[in-house]
Amino acid sequence: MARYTAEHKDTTREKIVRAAAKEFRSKGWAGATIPGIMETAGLTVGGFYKHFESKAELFEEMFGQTLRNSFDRATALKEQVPDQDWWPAVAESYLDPAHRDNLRGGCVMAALASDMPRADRETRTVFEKELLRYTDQLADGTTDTSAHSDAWAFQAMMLGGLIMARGVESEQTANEILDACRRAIRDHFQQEA
Amino acid sequence: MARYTAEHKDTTREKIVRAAAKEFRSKGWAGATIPGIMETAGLTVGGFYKHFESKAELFEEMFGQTLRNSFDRATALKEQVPDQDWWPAVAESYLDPAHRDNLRGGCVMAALASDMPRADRETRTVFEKELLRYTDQLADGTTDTSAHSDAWAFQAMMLGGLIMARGVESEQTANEILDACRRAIRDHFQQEA
DNA sequence: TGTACATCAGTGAACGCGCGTTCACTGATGTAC
DNA sequence: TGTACATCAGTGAACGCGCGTTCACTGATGTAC
Repeated sequence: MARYTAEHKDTTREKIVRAAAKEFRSKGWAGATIPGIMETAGLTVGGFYKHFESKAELFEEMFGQTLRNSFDRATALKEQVPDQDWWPAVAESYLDPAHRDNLRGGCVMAALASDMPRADRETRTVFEKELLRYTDQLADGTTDTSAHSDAWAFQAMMLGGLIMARGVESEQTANEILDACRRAIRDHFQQEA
Repeated sequence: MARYTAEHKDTTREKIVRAAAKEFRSKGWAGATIPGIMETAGLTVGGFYKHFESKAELFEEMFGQTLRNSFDRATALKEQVPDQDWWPAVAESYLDPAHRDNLRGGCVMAALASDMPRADRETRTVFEKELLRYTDQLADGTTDTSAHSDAWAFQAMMLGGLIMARGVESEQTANEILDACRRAIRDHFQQEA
């Protein structure tokens, strides 16, 4: 019935979402444009609305999908180190100068977090859902309240540290911030996971 | 020589900066507009360029000034509590639901942090300068490296905690995040200042 | 003191631009027969 | 198998809108004399 198979359309949709992830992270909600995203995806503007109803809908899908991928990658680290080193290992890679310098490809939460209070209900709900899921995993699936509490504090320090390091002008100060947060996580969260 | 005294012009300029602080924090860099800011200040668009060269210049001045005020208020708390309770006291007021709900009037860093990597060099330099000054004060003016390191980690947890709490949809999750960060600060940073 | 003039903070309409979105169209492919 | 037709993902020009910025103007005040 269709010119292309459903699979082809899904592939294009995914191409748009991946292009959007790059554009939104590097330029922000308002700085990223639909013409720009479509160009990055190797397409032209007009086709956009064959895939999404609006810029907001694309943002929501991009945000949820990219956030989930990034949390899943952190969770996967668990298999590669002794249990008590898991959180510090996550912090090592998250609070790394290479990640700091990779705004376009890095953590979508850090790139767009301060726009969340201004986002629509759907996007905020997706954000909360993914955060809760990741926090449960960090707390190792237990319902232990203090493990959950630690998991929140751990995430807060990682997020705040990366955002501050990305915001300051000098690389020296940025490194100082990353070092300080990695150290605090080693000191305070090593045995807790 | 002038129609009004220099003092009058300075007063108007300050009115614009204060209006800009509200508008930028609640709507973000792109969401806040010059017509909107001037209206909030009780003026009309056209006069804006008698005071600032561009939106970016206003942003820079607003950001530096508002950041400094907010850090100074945190520093002033030191006189009101025993030394070892200072950091937790700062955290109590920063990680408070009332502050979380006061985007328009609250911490300018939390409201705009993830736009910093995309800001111009001047703004990032101002951001760094104020952050360094505040960090020195948190570390109590010493050059003790570990006090500075703790001060960075402390700030990172506060910033990340507030931003996450503001981003999630449900108030319950938001409170959980704030509680967790306040608790972690009490547990890990109480004796260090 | 009184008056004519110069100043310039503030006004509000207008400008060009790029945005999100719409729309008439195209043309490669799947389907019907 | 071959062929005419229907489909619809993708194109690219166009739309209205609100933005940052400009500009000719106003009118209350300070200054000169």
